[in-house]
Amino acid sequence: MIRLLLADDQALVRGALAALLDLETDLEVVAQVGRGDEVVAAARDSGAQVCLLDIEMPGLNGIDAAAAVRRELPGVRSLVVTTFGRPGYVRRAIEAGASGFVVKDTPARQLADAVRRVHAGLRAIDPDLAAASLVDGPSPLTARERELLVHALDGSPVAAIAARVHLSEGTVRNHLSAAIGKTGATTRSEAARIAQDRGWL
Amino acid sequence: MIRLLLADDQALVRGALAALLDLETDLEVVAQVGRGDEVVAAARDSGAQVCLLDIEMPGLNGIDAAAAVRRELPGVRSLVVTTFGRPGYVRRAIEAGASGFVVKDTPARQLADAVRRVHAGLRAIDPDLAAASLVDGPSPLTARERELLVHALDGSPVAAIAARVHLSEGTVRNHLSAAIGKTGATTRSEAARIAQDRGWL
DNA sequence: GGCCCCGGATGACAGGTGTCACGGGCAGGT
DNA sequence: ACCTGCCCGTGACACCTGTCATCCGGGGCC
Repeated sequence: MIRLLLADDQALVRGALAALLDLETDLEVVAQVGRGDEVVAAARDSGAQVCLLDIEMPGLNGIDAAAAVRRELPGVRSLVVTTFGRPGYVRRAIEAGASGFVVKDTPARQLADAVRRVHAGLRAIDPDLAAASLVDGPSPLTARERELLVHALDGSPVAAIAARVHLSEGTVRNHLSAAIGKTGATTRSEAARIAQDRGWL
Repeated sequence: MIRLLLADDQALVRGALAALLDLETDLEVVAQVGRGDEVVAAARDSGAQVCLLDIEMPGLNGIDAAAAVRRELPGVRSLVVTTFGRPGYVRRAIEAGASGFVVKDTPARQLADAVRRVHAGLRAIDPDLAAASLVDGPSPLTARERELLVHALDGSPVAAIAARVHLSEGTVRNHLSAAIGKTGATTRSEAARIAQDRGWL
């Protein structure tokens, strides 16, 4: 019997996944949480062997949660399940110590198999995404550029971004100009969108 | 036995919801589709009585799909299930003829009850969202403003938007300026974000 | 030490953006 | 016939934005 922890911020999806996985005779959902920062404690208390982690979660995202599980509970394996198949996400998830990466539009029957593979010490990574993350290469962005792009995601004016990060307006424009160049964009909004699509943020 | 159709573009979520609802002894999932434009045909072929429709779907969104079901299959009721609890979505879903509106972070056990209520001819609408959609009021945007905001969502320059919709650059700026005023924003990006949050797009 | 990259900042310039005033045209009401 | 609202367009103006050159300081690294 494989003991599972589910982490997803949408209660309906979490409950539905639990129902789906409990149908398998060799799987058992022993814990459910809706926040990333509750994963480690719940996994320890429930004695979970595999954690299914959504990326988009309040408190702590799924990738950082996988890293925390790796650090705090070395015997427990993580399987990241996410809506967005962004190449950079795969890279970061694997670097964080996750054993698997599955997008939410894979067929439902394959999820249980992915769980079994991860529990057996194998990897379960979407092959298309693995390939895409290789051709893209790692993020070329510096820490500052990354930070400023996050703030530029919603289309804020440069002045607002500068105020939020306590930087000169000109400095913000310089960093964003660099990011625009590296992403091949022509606007900071476009650069932010591209970086987000690749999982660089 | 209530016959259900599930429409959600994420196969994993779709399959998981099917597993969840099939656990109920009085419910039966008789059809699953991943696109909005397949809903009517699948509902007709399967003899579904209630359709669970996600809003974000390729082909046709869940609200328009509800309208199509209303028009083509008057006896079939629709229940809109979505990730984003945007007030305008509720209004539009009800106007499109949906009988219910549920967000994806409601507890899993309440979903089956919502389905039963809808099947019985009652409404199942998230009370908080219903209240929010009343205080917000209907969208003040004209059709053009709405269209241009959609194109402004990704932060495209005015020139690109103008080219896409075959309008003068000045006209686009005028319409967007009006939209900025109506949303209380200061940038077209911000206006687009606000309008989207309220479900006006 | 010298080199390179990064962070931070300034100044200048071309081009993009938001606002306003104003014009015309077309439908729907009264 | 008149008014109102929406659509489309132009022109002008102040401001914002992206780019470039240039400077300084701090780490790594050979």
